[in-house]
Amino acid sequence: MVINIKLKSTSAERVASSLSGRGFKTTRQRDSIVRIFAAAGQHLSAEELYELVKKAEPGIGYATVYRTLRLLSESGLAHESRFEDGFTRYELSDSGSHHDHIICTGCGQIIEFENHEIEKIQQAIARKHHFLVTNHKHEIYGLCSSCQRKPQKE
Amino acid sequence: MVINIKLKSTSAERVASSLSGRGFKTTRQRDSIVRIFAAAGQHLSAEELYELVKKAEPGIGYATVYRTLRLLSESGLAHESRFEDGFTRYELSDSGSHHDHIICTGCGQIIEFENHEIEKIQQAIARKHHFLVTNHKHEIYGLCSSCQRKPQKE
DNA sequence: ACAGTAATTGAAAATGGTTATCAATATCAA
DNA sequence: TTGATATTGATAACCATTTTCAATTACTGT
Ligand SMILES: [Mn+2]
Ligand SMILES: [Mn+2]
Ligand SMILES: [Zn+2]
Ligand SMILES: [Zn+2]
Repeated sequence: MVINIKLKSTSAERVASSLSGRGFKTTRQRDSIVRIFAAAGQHLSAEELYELVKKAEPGIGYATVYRTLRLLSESGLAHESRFEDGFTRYELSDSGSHHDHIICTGCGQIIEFENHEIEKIQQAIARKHHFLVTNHKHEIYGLCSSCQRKPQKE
Repeated sequence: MVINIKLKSTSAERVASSLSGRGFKTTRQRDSIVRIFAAAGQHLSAEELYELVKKAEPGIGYATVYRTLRLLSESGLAHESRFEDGFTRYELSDSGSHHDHIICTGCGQIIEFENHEIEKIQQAIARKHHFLVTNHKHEIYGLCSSCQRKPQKE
């Protein structure tokens, strides 16, 4: 009888091993940042992540968080978005899956969507203009159901 | 016999009268900025417009160009976009017509497109998530036909 | 385990696009 | 023309992000 132990690697572990596989050094700071980033959910700004990491790693430097986020982004392990709130937000990239965003301008809530039909039309439009598409950004701004009920800032 | 003289008001004139109609004062600087903006074509950055205006109005201040662009934007007379080149770009708004953009990352060329089908799907997606859409941004990045042939920056 | 070397770190300064401040000047209604 | 108010230009401030640099740390080979 074979005991099948499934070793499910977490996002944090995948990212960490991917980094060391690319020749980057493993450091306590980097590990903390990646682990907390993976656990915290999506669309974090550098500042937000810095605040979270500081709890586990009080001496962490601001620059280190920025540097790590940029490193992840340039390595393709994270994806950055600039919505309309003034700073860059990051999310770990689920391999191969692209998605776009609906953003509530009332509470900041972000919903993700994928639509194959839109992507197809998009390709057709690009082709008509003889463009080779490398990436795109499709953001829908509005109010979520709960913010539609609340009074808006005057 | 009636001689029909068609008084076609230019974009610049429409914007200027719209501003004074809203109670803003008419100034030489504002007039120059609007006139040159209207004549220069689309998607200008504040810096680019400043450089153009300086030729006609050598004493113009940087802040005045920024202020006027913001004024136009807040009055709905201009529309601002933040593409991925780091600064805000403006274009005079053709009343009522929305469009999105295809941007060449090689040469900066910007092509505009409208697609009713995409807008419809977008609304359906928002409705499914109980969102009230206020605006959206759809940008396609890639290489134009001419930049596909040229060697890329390494 | 140890040394050598190159990468990484944290603090602080720098950067760069944009906005605020403020005294001087210009606009416009009365 | 006058006077209240808006606008201007120079400059400083703002603020997210990047750079700098000396000190520390991680890895490679021994
Ligand atoms: Mn997302
Ligand atoms: Mn446009
Ligand atoms: Zn909301
Ligand atoms: Zn091009």
